[in-house]
Amino acid sequence: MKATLSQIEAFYWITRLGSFRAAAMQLNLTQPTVSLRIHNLEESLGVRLFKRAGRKMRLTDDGTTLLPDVGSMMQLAGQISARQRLVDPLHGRLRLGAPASIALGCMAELLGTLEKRDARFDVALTIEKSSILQRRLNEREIDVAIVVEPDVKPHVRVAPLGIMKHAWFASPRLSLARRWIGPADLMPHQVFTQPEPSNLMTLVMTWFGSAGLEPKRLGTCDSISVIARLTAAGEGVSILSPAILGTELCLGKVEMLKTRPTLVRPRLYLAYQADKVGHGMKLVIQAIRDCVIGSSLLARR
Amino acid sequence: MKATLSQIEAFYWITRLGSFRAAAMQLNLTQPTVSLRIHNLEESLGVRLFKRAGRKMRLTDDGTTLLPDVGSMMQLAGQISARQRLVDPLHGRLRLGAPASIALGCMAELLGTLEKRDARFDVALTIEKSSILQRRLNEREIDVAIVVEPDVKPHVRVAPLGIMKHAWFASPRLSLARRWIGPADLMPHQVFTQPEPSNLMTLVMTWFGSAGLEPKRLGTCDSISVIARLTAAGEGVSILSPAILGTELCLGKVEMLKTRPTLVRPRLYLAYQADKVGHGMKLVIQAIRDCVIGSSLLARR
DNA sequence: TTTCATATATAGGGAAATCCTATCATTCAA
DNA sequence: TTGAATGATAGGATTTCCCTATATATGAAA
Repeated sequence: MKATLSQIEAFYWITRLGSFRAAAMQLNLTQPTVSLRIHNLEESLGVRLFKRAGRKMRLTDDGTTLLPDVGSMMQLAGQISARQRLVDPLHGRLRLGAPASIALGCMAELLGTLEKRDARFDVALTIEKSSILQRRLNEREIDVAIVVEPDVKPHVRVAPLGIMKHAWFASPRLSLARRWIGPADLMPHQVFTQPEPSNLMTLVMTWFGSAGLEPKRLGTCDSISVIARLTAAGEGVSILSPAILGTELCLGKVEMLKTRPTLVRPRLYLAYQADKVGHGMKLVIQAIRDCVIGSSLLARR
Repeated sequence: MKATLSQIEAFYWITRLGSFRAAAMQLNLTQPTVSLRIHNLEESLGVRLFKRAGRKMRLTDDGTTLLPDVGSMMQLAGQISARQRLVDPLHGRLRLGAPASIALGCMAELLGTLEKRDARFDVALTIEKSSILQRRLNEREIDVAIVVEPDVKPHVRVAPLGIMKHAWFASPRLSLARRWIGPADLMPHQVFTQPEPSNLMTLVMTWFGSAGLEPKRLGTCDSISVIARLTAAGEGVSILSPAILGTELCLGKVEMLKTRPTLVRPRLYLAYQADKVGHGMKLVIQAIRDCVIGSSLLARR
């Protein structure tokens, strides 16, 4: 077996921080994993590196001998992987925007994915409606954003992500899920959606309009998650993305309605500053793609 | 993703040897694997390191920039893993002994295993009968040997490996495999074994002796593999280890006989110089254990 | 040009390593 | 003696890694 960088890295941090646990924290690993790495390193070098001293570990002579070389190695490794960061326009801070409907469905996963792929940023999140995000992109106040049907200046590049999935949802107490539902069937119910101008409102009005109707009781709320809560509580019906109702759907607190006509399906896009494209941006874009596709935000093509 | 030592190593050897292929050879890998390592390295650094130049690859500017650091890194890695070799009593050369019956069954695998575990030695093989190996161990002319029932000086350490499996074998043309065979049944046949003193001869004589008989036609040959060949050719019957007849058994050129009484089963031991124990020796011992157990030399306990 | 030889890329499946959770063992301090 | 802190170990799930087979691209030879 051969020594690997991750083993050496574990050794380095243990000696710097004084304990296996602390090294594990530093490396975003668990303590057993660090133990294992050291075990394997000792195995491959054929030398014991630590000995127990009370409840701490102390370096053996062989371990101490190794120390300077390990230090140089970590420094070199740092140099090698840090080099491109100097020229990466997106270094340090990532200003990321998304509409609430998207953010609720996949933002947690997205941040986790970036972390896991060692794309560390100080993230500045902007959760706003697409129209506002678009304006802030145009004014270069955001690096990347997920938006619906954008119309942006030339310095902002746009790439399609897919077609969003939406549906009408209602509490099972309203007993609406068993049969096909049309605009006339929802007329007696309180409808919740976001205030104008918003994609959700457009969706609602278009759907009712297709039957020449308008919803009779139309409530608005600018927070998607509050709309979801109200719907689950049986206070009304709403158009939402299934992705943000994962828990409620599993628990049976809301039901997806089978509606006719079908809802218009808005297109989802990725928009980003052209002059910030570099390694960091590519990582972010790929992570967003993976997470959006991995979520249930999109209609299967 | 993070750069790993193996990626850097691949990069290093490509630049030194001028092609992916040559680097793959050097590293005992296949060319696609080297391609993949470079691909991942480029991915994790966010930089292209090679560009096509005709059917060769040429370093990009970014690749060239990386070169000195990679060189230092390889040198450090070499230092770190070479350090313990200076104090390892078993460095460079491994004088290894085994009886032919064992060597035929597992020596090829053993050398492969050592290679795979990065335990590189100039191997000096001694294929001799156990009694001779034992003498050469006592005279410190061999570092490690696999032997049967050893009796050695104190500077040679001994550890049990298991109980050897043996059986009578014959060509199917002799039609001996269908029923239980006793000493009387083999009396009319030519028996091949090794000349005195040898474990095989003892096995043969003990087996016949248990019925108060002696083989009538007893041929001897000091090469186990020749005995195997003669047996497969139908020239006689012999006691052998199934491990060295793998191919012939598969092809149906020899058959294992069901014999009564059961053959005596000799114990197999590992013997090695006590003053050569270090990391290298431990690797060798473990490799021998793994290979002997992995072969069909031993009776299942 | 066509064909062959050389060099790298890609796909996919199987083997091996890696890592995590849960649990245990030891030490030290309250 | 108990509780808190530190490592070790076991088992299982995931991920990575590497190989075979095949495709692509280039240059040389027929």
